[in-house]
Amino acid sequence: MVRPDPRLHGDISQWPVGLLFADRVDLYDAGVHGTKESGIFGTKGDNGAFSIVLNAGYEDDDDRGDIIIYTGEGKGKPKPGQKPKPGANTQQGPQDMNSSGNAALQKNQTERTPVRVIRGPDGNVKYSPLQGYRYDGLYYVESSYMEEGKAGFKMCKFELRRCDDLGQDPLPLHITGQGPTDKYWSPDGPETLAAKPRRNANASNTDGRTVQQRNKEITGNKKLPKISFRKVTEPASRS
DNA sequence: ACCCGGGGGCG
DNA sequence: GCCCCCGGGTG
Repeated sequence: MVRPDPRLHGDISQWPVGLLFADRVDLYDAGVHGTKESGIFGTKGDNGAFSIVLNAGYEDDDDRGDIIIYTGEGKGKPKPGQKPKPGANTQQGPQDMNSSGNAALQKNQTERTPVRVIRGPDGNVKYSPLQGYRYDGLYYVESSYMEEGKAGFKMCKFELRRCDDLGQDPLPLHITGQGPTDKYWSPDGPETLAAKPRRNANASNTDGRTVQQRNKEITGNKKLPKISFRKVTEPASRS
């Protein structure tokens, strides 16, 4: 297929809110996100970032569903060959609003440009899919500020609020990839495969339960089911 | 824990 | 060319 251009603001028209992708490569191939690993897609020179992935890449994230406190980019893990600083976290130093992706998100704020948000499986269990990456629609950047994070470094923070004036479908809350209305994207049409499962045992949890407890509630004692992806070609519904 | 990466930004 | 990155698989 021809890869849709990810360097566009707003929805990628083929892909409706709630659509699930197996992994970051599929997100990239679908044009929903423009890099295979970075969390922020968009640079200082753009009129705001195009998309972000929320997947517990930084410990200072705070996902409350319609509101997200998103950590900026920078020094999130040790360079190859370097030993990580001691402690449970991996942050290696302070962040900087001049960093390209962070500057882009500040432009989303000043220009009020919506940014696409994708949730991966490792974030707050209350709002994240159990497996795969889910397109959750458009958010505004309401504010940005510097704040000391858990590792003791100054971190870039962005307060995002889900757009409520664009006629979006509600925030998807299916998390198993098995709901009757769930749709999945596959580059090769119908097939069964495993999407990226949750792996982060330290994922934040606002319900006071452990990730293991919550996973068990959802799946019982069974292993995560493989999900049947089917190709989605219809345009996003806009009621 | 380690390694093996591709793609994108930037100089 | 070099560095960075909210990966991914393997052991």
